[in-house]
Amino acid sequence: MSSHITIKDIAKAMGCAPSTVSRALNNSPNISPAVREAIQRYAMEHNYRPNEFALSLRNNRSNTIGVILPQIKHYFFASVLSGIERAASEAGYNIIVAQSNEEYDKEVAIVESFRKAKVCGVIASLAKGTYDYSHFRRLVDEEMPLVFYDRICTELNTSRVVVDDYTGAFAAVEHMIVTGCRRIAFFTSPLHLEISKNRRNGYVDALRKHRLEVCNEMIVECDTRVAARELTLGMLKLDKERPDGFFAVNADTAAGILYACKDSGLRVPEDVSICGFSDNETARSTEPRLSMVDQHGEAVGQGAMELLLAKIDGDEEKLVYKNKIVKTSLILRGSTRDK
Amino acid sequence: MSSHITIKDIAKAMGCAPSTVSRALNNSPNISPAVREAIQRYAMEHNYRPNEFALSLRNNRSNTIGVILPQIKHYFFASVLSGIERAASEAGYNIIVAQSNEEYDKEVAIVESFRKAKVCGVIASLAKGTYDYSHFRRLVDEEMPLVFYDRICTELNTSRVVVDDYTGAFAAVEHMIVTGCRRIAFFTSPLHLEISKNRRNGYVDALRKHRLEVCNEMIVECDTRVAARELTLGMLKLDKERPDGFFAVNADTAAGILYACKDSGLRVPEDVSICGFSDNETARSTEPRLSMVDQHGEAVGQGAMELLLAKIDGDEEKLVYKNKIVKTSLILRGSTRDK
DNA sequence: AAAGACAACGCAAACGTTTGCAATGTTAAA
DNA sequence: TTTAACATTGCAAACGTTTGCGTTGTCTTT
Repeated sequence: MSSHITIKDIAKAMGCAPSTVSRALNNSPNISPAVREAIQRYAMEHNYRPNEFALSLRNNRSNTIGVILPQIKHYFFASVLSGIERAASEAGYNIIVAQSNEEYDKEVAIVESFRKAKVCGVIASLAKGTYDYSHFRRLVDEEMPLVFYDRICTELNTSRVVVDDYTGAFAAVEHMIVTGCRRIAFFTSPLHLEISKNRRNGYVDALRKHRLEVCNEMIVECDTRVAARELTLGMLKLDKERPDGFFAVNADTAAGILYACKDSGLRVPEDVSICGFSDNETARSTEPRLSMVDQHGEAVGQGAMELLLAKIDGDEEKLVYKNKIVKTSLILRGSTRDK
Repeated sequence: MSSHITIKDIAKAMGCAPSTVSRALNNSPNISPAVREAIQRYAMEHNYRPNEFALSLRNNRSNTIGVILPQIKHYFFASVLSGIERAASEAGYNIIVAQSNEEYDKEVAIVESFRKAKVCGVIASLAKGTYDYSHFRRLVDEEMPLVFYDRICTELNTSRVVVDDYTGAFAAVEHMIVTGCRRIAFFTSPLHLEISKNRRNGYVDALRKHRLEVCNEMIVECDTRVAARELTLGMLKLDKERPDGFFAVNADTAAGILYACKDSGLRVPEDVSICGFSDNETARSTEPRLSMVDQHGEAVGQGAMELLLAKIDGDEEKLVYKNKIVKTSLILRGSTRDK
C-alpha cells in the first residue's frame, strides 16, 4: 500500500501509454490540454513521485552534491557546512557529507566514493596532510564541477572561495593601532600556509601604513593556547619593550594570551589589547570576551554552493573558474579599546 | 575515455553474456572458475565499478542513510554527526545530511526528501518546535529503519540513543558534595524537556543520598549566560544562605555563573564550585576552565549508527527496537575542588 | 475530393544491473 | 549405448524513466 505509484500505473489507469504520462507530467506541448490535466490531476491525487533512481540512471547523474570537510566538529567547518546545506536545500540538491579527519588516505577514499555515487559536484577543503592532488585532478579531468573553500588547491583550475585574510588582519591590527597600540605582537600558525601568509601581510601593511616599526621578534609561530600562554608571559617581562597589543591567528591562542596578561597583572584592554582571527564560542566565553575577526563560515559555504551551481548549470561557463573572496568583519568586544 | 566500463562492455570483450559477467563478478558458484577469474581480471584491469544507480533502481534502495540535525553548528550535534559519519563510512554507507534549524516545517520537508531519495535508514534528533510526529510515523509505517538520538520521540516505537543525563548529573553533583559543597544550586532548561527532568532527578538524588536538603529556591529555570549572570549575582547576595556550588545545564550558563562569582569577589573553586553539563569549547575557554559532564557526542552518533545498521541488516530483528544509553563522564577541571 | 500539414499519441529502445528459466554441453550411471 | 544428472552459460524480463520516431486521425488547403 505504501509502495509508490509509477508512471506505468498511471498509464494503465488512464488507458494510455507511459510515454504520454511522462510527457504530460513534464508539460510537453505535444499533449492535449485535456489529457494533460487529467493525468496531472490523477498523479497529484495519487501522490506520484518520480523515482529518483530511474532518473539518475537515465541521466547518469544524481541529484546530489558531495561535501568534504577536514573536521566536522570544528566550528568554522560546521558553519560552512551549515551554509552549504542551506543553499543546497534551496536549490533542490541533497548533500552527502564526509570528513577526511585531516588524513590524506581518507580524502582519497572519499573522492572515490563520490565518483561512484556520481555526485554532480564536489565542494572540498583540503586535509592538512594533502600534498598530492591527483585524486582531485581526476575529478577535474572528468569535468566534474569542483569548488574548493578555505584550504584551496592552487595547483588546480577550479573555482574557489576563500576568506579575505589579508583585509581581515589589516582591519584588526589597524583598529588596535588607532586605539593606541604601538607595539603589536603577531602569533601565527606556520607561515608556509596560505592563510598565515595573507594574515601576516595584513598585519605588516597595517603597521606600515601607520608608520610603525615591523619587528621580527614580534612575529612568532604559535597557534595553541598553552604555547601562547608561556610565550606571552615571556614577552611581557620585556618590561619597557613589552607588547601593548596582540593579534592571534585563532581564538584559542588569543585566549592563552588573555590569561597570561591577566596573570601578569595587566588589565585588558586598558593596558593590553588583544584581537584574534576566527570567531567562535571560545572567543565569546572569556572575560573580557575577545574581539575577533569573523570569517563568516556560512557565507563561505553559501558562496561555494553558488559557484558550484554556476558550473553545474552553466554550459559555456563550465570552463570558467571563478574565485570568491568572502569579506570578514571585525567584531569588537571587550579585549580591545574603543575609539 | 573517462566514461566508465559496464557489464555489457565486459561481456562483449569476453564474448559472453552480461548475465555471465554479473554472476562471475558476484562469485556465483554457477560459473566455471576459469571464466570467472578471466572476467574478474578483466574487470579489475579495466577498473570496472558497478553503476550505483542501476543497483539502486533494481533493489529499490540506495546505499545512503539520511541524517537530521537540529543545528549543525552546535558542538554537540557536530560531534554526533562526526560519529555517524565515521561509523557509516566504515559500514560502506553514504550519509546525506540536513538540518532542520529547529523548524518543524523544514523537518517535514527533510523527511519527505529522504523518502524520495529512498535512503535505507534515517537518524534524527527532533527540532524544538516539533510536537506532531506524523511525518516520522509515516516512515515507521513504511518500515523505514529509524533511530532517534538525544531529542527522541517517545510516542513512536523506534530505537533510540540517549545520553545518561541522570547519572551524569548525579555524578557531578555528588562530586561537588564530596568536595565540600553543602548548598548547590541547579540552573536548568525548561523542566518539560526530558533531559531537564532527568538531570534534575540526578541532582536531587545526589543531594538526598548525602542527606542534604533539597531546596526549591535552589532550582531555577535558566539556561543562558546573560540570565545566569544576573541570577547568580542575586543569589550570592543571600550572604549566609548563599550557594557554595552551582550545577548548570550547559556550558554557557556555567560560564555566566563563573563570571558572576568572580565579580562578587568569590574565588572559584575555593569559595564556590561550578560544574556544568555538555562539555564544549566554551567550557575549555574560561579561567579557571569549567568542570563538565561530557556527553560523548561521537559515541552517541556511533551508537545510533549501530542500532540503525542492526535494523537494516537484521531480518526478524527488524521489529525489535532497542535503546542505547551512552554513559557520560565527568571531566574535572579548575572550577571544582579535588578530593 | 484529394493531398498535405499538423496535432496527438503509442512503440520501443535505452540507461546498467540482476535473476528465473531455458538451453546447451559434459559426465556419470545403468 | 542410452539416459539421467549436472555444470555452465545465454535469453529475456524487470526496475522506472525519457525520447526519437512512427502511426494514427483531424483539419485545412487547393
